[in-house]
Amino acid sequence: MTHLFHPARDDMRISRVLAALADPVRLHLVAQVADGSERSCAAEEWGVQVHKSTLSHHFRVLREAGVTMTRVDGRNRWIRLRRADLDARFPGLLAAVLAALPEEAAHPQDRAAAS
Amino acid sequence: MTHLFHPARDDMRISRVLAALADPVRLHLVAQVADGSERSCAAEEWGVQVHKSTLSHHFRVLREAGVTMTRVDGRNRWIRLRRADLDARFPGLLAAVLAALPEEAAHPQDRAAAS
DNA sequence: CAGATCGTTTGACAAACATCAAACTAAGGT
DNA sequence: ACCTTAGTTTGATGTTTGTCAAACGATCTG
Repeated sequence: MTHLFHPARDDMRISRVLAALADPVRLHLVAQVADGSERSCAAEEWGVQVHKSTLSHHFRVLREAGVTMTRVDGRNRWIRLRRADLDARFPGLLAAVLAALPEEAAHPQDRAAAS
Repeated sequence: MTHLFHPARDDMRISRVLAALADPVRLHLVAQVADGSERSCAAEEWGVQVHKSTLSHHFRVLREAGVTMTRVDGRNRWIRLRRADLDARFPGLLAAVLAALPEEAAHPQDRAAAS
């Protein structure tokens, strides 16, 4: 598959972007490239304790939602934030989420709820 | 149950809030009270085609995430946005999401993905 | 109290999701 | 050619989620 799907800026859907961001692991991944840097898919580069196929899955969710851009280069893939597109399409969203991340990182991962 | 759980402002978690907002139905509900108004839980008041128990479930998710406040008054419950708390805790988040809602509403609800 | 109203809770069910492991594809390197 | 490296795809598994329906609880009204 040499063609990776990326939604056009105008095809991004807010509910989809929110769903992509509503996962602690993916939120952590986004934080790693928040500075505009690029990173390969190697698990060591992201400081996360999941299997590489799981990581691959998360990158796909982020990419298909329009949050990240995946560039193919030889046998590596380089991932970066689509900050300009996100800022144009949903002004303020990314900034608000990124601002909340340091605090989020302090918590252990939890998917459970209290009543 | 006379005590409904509402997270304190500082206990709100961004991943939880994002998860609460990452649903087309709940996004629609939030849009209805975006102007600061209060609304009872009656399905007719929200213009949504789900069973009342489903609606009750969504209100709980929103409340437990800290997005909405539910006030009990006799046999009615009045729901409103916790805008001040959200703005204080996650500045810009709500505004960014609300700004994207009119466009979101134009689309049919979809939870499925394309490859 | 009896009945109606408003909403929650519980149970059931299918779809979606996060995860891992193993198989696979593609691109280098030797 | 062969082996390694980088990442995806597929299958399996357990969890979570959205939904409805039916039962329940609580409050108001006659």
